[in-house]
Amino acid sequence: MTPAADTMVERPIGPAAVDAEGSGLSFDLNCFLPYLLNRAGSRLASIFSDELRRFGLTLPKWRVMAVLWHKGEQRIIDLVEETSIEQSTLSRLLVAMDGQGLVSRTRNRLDGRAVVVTLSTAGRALTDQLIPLALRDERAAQAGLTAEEIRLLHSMLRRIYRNAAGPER
Amino acid sequence: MTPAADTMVERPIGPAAVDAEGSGLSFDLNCFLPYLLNRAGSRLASIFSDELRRFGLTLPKWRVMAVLWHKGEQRIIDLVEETSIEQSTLSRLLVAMDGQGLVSRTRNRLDGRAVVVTLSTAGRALTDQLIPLALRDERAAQAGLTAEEIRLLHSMLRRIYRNAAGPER
DNA sequence: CAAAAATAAATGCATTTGCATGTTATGCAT
DNA sequence: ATGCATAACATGCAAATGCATTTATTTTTG
Repeated sequence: MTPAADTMVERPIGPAAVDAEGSGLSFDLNCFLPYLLNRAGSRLASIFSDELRRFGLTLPKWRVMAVLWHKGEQRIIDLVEETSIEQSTLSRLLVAMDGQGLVSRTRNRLDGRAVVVTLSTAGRALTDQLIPLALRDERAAQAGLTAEEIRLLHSMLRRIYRNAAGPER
Repeated sequence: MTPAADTMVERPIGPAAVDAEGSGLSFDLNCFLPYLLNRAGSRLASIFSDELRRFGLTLPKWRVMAVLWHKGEQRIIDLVEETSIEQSTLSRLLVAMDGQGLVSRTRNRLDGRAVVVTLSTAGRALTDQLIPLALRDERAAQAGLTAEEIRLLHSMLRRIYRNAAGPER
């Protein structure tokens, strides 16, 4: 329908676009929380991911290590919850990490179904090395924010996480 | 004023874990911005992803559509920036979306290297349908936050995005 | 203007991912 | 106990992803 300008550069045209059909639909990505959230998260992830590469690690592996470092040995299903990594993906990731000597997997005595994942000594040592780098990147990302703002930010992110129901849906 | 706190953040909450090996390393995931950011982002993504499935869409496809809806036709390289999707992945994703009739790809007249991606009429109509759902989920996620807090949150997320340098590094 | 450097996409290929399903081990009700 | 529903993982397999490289097209240089 749009006359000329097929692949032309309609640049200046207004943002906060309004639907042509007359529904008056308004949608500004720059004010859309999921967008802002993922954009910021992706960048942070990308940066640290680059640093991890020379340690023979990937972001998912680091996430697993960080959780185990912080919370101690966990069942795979718990790690799924903590890391947001899909179960089958995590299952195989852990086999690889076990092969790398980063973690060990043992069948739970009390519940024969569960596998308990533990950070190995080497894994812990490596995590000890990585944490300072992670914290440095975090500080860089937070530059310009006051301690009070950062606290509020954390609080809001936790709140959003809770609002987005976990189990059901 | 700051007590002997190296990389500490001293949240009111929990006594951030302390390494047993005596390194004194402290690291609390629950106060680690990248973790909180990705955790919240993953959940929101997961929720909307489920809704998208019955439209034959995926999250990456929705992101492309949302950007095109909001900013108009874009080159692939620009979409890489806007969506945080890797270039080769995006290249192939767009072929698929073209096949679905969601977008059209045309060689740029002014620069023979670039491909200009445009949201098709059908793609726009579908996006019009999706936007209300996306906004509904966003509102649900923000429940309990004041308008002022949300504004600050957006501002901080944009700041973090900028702090995490884009191209160089 | 020719050659070199840089851009924008597309492609090859190995790896990772995710959904559906299979396997084994518990929990529960009868 | 026995049988059935569930829970925790593992696996098969197709699709998605990412890195390195290639191809085509500007831009920049000498």
